[in-house]
Amino acid sequence: MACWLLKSEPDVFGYPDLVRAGREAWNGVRNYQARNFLREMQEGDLCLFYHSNARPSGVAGVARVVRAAYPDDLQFDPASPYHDPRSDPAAPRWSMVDVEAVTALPRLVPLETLRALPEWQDSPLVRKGTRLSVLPVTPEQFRAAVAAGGGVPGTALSLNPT
DNA sequence: GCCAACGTTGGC
DNA sequence: GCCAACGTTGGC
Repeated sequence: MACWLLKSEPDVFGYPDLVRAGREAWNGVRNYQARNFLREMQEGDLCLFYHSNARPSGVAGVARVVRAAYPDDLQFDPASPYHDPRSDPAAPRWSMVDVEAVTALPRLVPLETLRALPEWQDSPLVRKGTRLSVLPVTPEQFRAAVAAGGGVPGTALSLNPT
């Protein structure tokens, strides 16, 4: 099983919104590198749900991939800000996955905390200038983040992502 | 709101 | 294929 990090602006769609929705299509990703990661995701993969552009920014919860990549519907919707008139319906340019809420972390893990974790030193997330909205994390990074957020062994928070 | 960093676009 | 201009991201 692989692990990922998904960024979302909580003012637009935060972890509580995912909890409310239960399940959500992760659409609107319009960056090729991020899209390629979406396409690698498998059903059952776990994701850290990261609040960006927040005070503070950080990991708010855990989500799970419940449907592997399929064409992003918004690319063909002229009314959507994510509409891409150059995307060919026969070979859609953009993909999305479906995710569901697993659990909120007892404590948000601020970016500053992630920066201080040894496991996270090599992550693109903590590198200056990285704007990827979907990125892979190692099982060690996943566990360290969950632990920093107060994840408790024996619960869903200790899911062993290996 | 500022601004650094980066990706994309389009003229040539 | 180069590269300047532009738009966007996202921390602060």
